[in-house]
Amino acid sequence: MRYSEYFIPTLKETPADAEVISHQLMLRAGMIRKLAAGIYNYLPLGLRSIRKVENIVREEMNRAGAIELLMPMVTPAELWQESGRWEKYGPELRRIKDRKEAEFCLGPTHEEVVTDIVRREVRSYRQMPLNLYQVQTKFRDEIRPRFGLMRGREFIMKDAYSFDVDSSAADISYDKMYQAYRRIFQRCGLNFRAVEADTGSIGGTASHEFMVLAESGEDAIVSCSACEYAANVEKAESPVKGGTEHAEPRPLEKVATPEKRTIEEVAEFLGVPKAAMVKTLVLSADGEPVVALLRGDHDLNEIKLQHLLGCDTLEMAGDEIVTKVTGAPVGFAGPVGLKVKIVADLAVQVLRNFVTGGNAKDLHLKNVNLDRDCHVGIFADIRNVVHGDPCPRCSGGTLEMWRGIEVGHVFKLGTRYSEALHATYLDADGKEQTVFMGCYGIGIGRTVAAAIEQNHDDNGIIFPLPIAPFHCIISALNMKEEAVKEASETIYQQLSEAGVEVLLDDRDERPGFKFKDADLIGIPLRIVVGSKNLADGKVELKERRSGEVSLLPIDEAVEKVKAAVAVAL
RNA sequence: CGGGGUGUAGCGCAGCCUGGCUAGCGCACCUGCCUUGGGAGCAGGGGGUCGGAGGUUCGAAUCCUCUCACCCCGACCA
Repeated sequence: MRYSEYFIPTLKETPADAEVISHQLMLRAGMIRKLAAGIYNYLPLGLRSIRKVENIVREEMNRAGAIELLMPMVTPAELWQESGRWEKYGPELRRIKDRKEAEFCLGPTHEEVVTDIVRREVRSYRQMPLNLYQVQTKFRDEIRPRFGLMRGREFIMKDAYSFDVDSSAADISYDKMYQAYRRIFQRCGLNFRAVEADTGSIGGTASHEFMVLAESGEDAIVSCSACEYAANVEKAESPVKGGTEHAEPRPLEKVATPEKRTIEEVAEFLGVPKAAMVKTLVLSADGEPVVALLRGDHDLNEIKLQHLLGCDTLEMAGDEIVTKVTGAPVGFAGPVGLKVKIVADLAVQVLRNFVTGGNAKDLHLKNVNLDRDCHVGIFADIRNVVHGDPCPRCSGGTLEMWRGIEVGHVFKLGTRYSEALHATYLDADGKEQTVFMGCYGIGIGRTVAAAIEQNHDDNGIIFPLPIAPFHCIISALNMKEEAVKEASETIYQQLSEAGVEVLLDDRDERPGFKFKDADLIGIPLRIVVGSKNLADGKVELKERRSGEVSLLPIDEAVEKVKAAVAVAL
């Protein structure tokens, strides 16, 4: 490809509305352009990287026995009504009507559609295991799209669905996908962790997320310092340290705390550690008020609490509800004397003589003891783990916290969808059985963005070669000089014929300009053809990542590039 | 959806508070000269319904009302 005939609109300045580095660099490198909030044009360079990831995904999916198909982006409401998700999915599911007023939605995922295919066509246990996948554009009307391709509303996703005769067969399919995912992200050159995860709105019995480690990641994950345990904080557990404190209960004491509302303020005012306080949170579960009790230095894990309560919605209550439940303005809530359901975290269960709000303005209570002073309905793990918590799986290990970008997610679905949609088969005994399913997603665009988050420097992107839009760029410093032109063309020919993807920068620009662009768009290998070195029959080969430069005869440079590409792929 | 903010040339911004002359600057773009190893220089040039609608006023980018879009924080989510 000749740069002068190609289309790479690079930007010298950083667009103001790009927050994270991958977004900035993809814009600057001319890979993407925004069309609307969370909706992007993929320009040629960006598309090439996307295609690279897609192809790696396809190769590994095929190797793992999955079969590609393509389902429509627009899907009829009936299927979603059958599974119950037409109601359950929030406004994220973009519902649309056709000219006859018939209802459809833009596919945010395809469990319903693929299950419909299978229930129609699969009748016998002999037809399984079956794993169908597609690479499709999805649409989810995200509340707040951001970070470029990391959280778009429209995005490209590979989604696979496995169908098996029973739970243990489904486990085998799941494991195959898990292994395939490991290979995919390794081949993409990513530093990632597979972590245990919550199943969210997809539902199911078990799941792992594949997280690319990056400061800008939207998810918090933990891993054990000693064993293999790793989990999303949404899911991560930690055993309670030590036993119950055996301190003698002291008499309850009221203490005035004028205008001290937050845990920090009260702890400082009373001179007690945050861990000796209990925070009282008022929530609304499907509209019913619920109170959650947590140690002062801990945070509520809403997902754990939601699972525990079995409710569809859970949100922090507004000021009016707090006032109604506690009889006090926000900031002075406590468990003593409350009439509503109270859930306390396990770490609270072992506390004695702690500080809480007094359910009256400017009042807190000291020496509160749960069994004596209030009625807790349930004790359960409802908090987020914190750095340094003990590992739930091994003795001695402690949990470390990281930020991660979720690029892949695998689920064991069980029979949730197959039951709702009646996907059944006849077993060897001629008995009707329900199909066991799994589903497996990879965000393609997000994977490219995550790779850039992990691979860049001040000058721009540093693409891992397997997903780079081009393997090699030839910077011809002055195409007007016959010798430079000739040598550049020769190198271009030889590399292209060898299957190396080459971009020949034949533009009439100054050298510095070409170098800056080459660095920005992140091509892993660069050959510089300049008249001075060419006089000695040599060209310069520079590796983008290491910055390593070598002066070589033309033939040798070509051979080195060929070899480097062969090794990396 | 709640809170905050921004819309002025392709991009980045100034001007707005305190209304007034032809609406500016840098980059980019076009022409010419010059230059060619890290985003050069000189000269000339093109490009704006100041997001949109309405209002106040002799006069609106500037003040008021409504509206749209986008961004940030929060809740939400593979």
